[in-house]
Amino acid sequence: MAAKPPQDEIEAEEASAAPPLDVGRLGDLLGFHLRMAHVAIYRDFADTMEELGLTQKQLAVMELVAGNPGASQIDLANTLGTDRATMMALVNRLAARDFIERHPSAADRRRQELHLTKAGRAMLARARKLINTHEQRFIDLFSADEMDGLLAALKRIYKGG
Amino acid sequence: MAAKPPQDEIEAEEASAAPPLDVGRLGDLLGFHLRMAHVAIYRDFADTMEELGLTQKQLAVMELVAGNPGASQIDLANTLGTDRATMMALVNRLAARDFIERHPSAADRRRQELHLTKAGRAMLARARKLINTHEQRFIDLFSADEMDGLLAALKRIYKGG
DNA sequence: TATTGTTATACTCTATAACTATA
DNA sequence: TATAGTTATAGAGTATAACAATA
Repeated sequence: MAAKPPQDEIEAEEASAAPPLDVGRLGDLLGFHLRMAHVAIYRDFADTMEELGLTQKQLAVMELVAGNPGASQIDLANTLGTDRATMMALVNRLAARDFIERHPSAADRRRQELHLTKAGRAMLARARKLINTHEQRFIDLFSADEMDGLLAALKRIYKGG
Repeated sequence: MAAKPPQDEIEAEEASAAPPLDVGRLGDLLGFHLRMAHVAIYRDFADTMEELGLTQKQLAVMELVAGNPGASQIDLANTLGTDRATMMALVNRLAARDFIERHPSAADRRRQELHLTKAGRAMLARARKLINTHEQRFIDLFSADEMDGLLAALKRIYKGG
């Protein structure tokens, strides 16, 4: 329902209801195009995952816990670039839905080791299938070389050259 | 304060305080890298504009109004991909700071034509200077050809093929 | 002292729904 | 009917500050 780009540009289709404004200087800003692209994918993700009720960030947390059993909230926060309080709220939502469990660490009793529950693993499996079709929509826009270049560029931005 | 990536990967630097987790399957997702890159630029933007108190979206609205005097909230919402209520809140904040004025349209009295105030134009001029230095940090990461390719790829994502 | 989890607080963003005025 | 603005509401994300327990 969200992205819904005009796949074929029908010339006969006169001025749509949405008059596109002149983006002016915005068009020169990397941040602007990055934000627009992010929003497009974010919405397609949200639409795709609507039936599961999982956001991009919630899925990221579940994938990280799945791949790093026993990770702490601080570990997740550092990896995803948020702070402790934000991650707390995120994990709380997932714990409330019984997807993630907290277990006190024996080695360091300040830490809570995070693990997926059985329900969490089942949800993740369902999510991965939906994600594949979601990703494919965007993969199809590019050749393999183009996609490699795009991913490399994005990594350079957030890993810092 | 935000992005702060390790510019040089010093081998002697032993395990930092932030243990990076295995991103696992996330690393294969375009949406994940796009989100991380967006967050990095978003934070650098926020840090850069802290003294002015302008967000990416607020600046986008001001640039659009500057380039399209008399545009309505609906026009802005359609261009930036949000809905009326979200744009209403955005414009309210800018109007409360006396950067934007609403004037009823003579042609269609349902519409409010938006214009920058004198203070808004002054703020935009200050913002543009700060944005240039912010953008330059990321432009420097790429060659001209690389940047062209990156922008083209991002546009393809949100304009849809 | 520093770190981890936690709680409280607040602001922003986002979206939906419903209402008013106008077309 | 449809559109533009508006208001109310709610959930999610984000960040800061403070505290307790532990290192």
